[in-house]
Amino acid sequence: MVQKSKKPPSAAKIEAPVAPKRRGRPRAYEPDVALGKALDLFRRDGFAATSLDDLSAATGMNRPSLYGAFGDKRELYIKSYQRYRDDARAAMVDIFRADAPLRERLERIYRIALDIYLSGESGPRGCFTVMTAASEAVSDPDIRAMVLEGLTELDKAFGICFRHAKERGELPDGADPASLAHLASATIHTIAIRARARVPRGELEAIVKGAVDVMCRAK
Amino acid sequence: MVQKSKKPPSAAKIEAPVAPKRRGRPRAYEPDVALGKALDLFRRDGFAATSLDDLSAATGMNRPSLYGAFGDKRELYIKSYQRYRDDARAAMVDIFRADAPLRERLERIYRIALDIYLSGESGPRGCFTVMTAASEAVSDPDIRAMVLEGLTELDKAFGICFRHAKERGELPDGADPASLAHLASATIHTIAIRARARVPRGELEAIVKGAVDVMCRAK
DNA sequence: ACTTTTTTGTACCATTTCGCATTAAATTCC
DNA sequence: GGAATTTAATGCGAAATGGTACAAAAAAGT
Repeated sequence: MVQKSKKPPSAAKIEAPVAPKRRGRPRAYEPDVALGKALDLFRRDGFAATSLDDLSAATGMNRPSLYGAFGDKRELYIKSYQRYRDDARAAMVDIFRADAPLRERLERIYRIALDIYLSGESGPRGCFTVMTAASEAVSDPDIRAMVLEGLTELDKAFGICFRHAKERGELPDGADPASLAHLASATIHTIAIRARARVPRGELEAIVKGAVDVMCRAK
Repeated sequence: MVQKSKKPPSAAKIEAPVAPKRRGRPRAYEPDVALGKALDLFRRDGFAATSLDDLSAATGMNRPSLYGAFGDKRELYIKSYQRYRDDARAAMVDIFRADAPLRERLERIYRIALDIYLSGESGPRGCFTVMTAASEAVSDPDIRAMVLEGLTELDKAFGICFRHAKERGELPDGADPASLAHLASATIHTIAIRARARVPRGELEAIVKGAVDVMCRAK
């Protein structure tokens, strides 16, 4: 397998420290940006509707190079999804860790989520997990495992938020952090779906605001 | 267009009243059950991954018959989705109309939803809207319109529920029916997604229970 | 300069895909 | 029984698909 000077899989902004001194013909592409392009395509069209020709055109790599660098189509899909999850996690982890009031933390999380779901030149891109990975999850055990992992990861992160808030007295005693966490995740999911149907950002923000209100005052 | 004695598009259980007296060779299939099979396939695999051969095999109709009866692949997809929505609406409309306490109505709705999402021989089938239609919605305006319609229809139905409950004093004065409706829809959506990842029914029911608790006690 | 190594680029193959043209079958009307 | 009409069945064809073989190219090592 070709796996030598593997750069950090996500960030993609670190200059090659010195001369990598690779032996053969140098690559005409940067694996990280290529994977980003592939990710965009898969996210927009799903697995089946994205052809290797599309991927080749978008990444600038011809098919044999694609194959050599990332494996076959399914492997490329999985790597794209992995990359997506890494990026999404990186964008949210600071906020989840931050020591701020519950409402503020939720608002910031949802703002990030909306940014992720609504960006994209050819329309809103939605959430990879919700839109295409969940569809593949029925038939593909590996993808299913990743989806499950992503779902529970989000549940847990929200769960910590709410438990923390409850300890601080920001929530009434009767509040159940686990249920609230599921509702918070559900709000993420509903937003992802609606974004895909081109519901404008303002409406999505209104939905978020209403949900946050309920979750913060929850008894 | 071939559109003469169009039977009721959904129910499919009404015996042909008398002799329909069709002129040529009789059909070897029943359009309604064939559409049901097509629906199953599209729902499981999505638009792109479902081939006309698959559809032909599942419906028992060969391709030209399929084409003649339902139009091309996209039209068949749209008709399948329409059928799905009709069925889902039919399964829920009674409960939405029923005059029962809020909690009971919600519980019944979610039970139906779980039945729909979890049935299927080759794994849980999830929700057509959430799983495949929302993906097509970005690029296909017609499908997008249907998805939007479905989303707002559900929001509205839940909205009526909560407004009704509030009038009856089942909810505190500060409760906002619209926000609660969005949360109720979001719970539908999160369940559909998790079902697709094969989360067992027990867990989904627990999530529903927690959500219903929050929504019923909501201030 | 020559070999080695790694990547690129072209071309190809087998298969699948969608859609349709054409022929054969089954039924009603005359 | 024969014409008309509607459907079924076979199969074709052009295009697209995923994947790969093979030679040319570009770099480093010797």
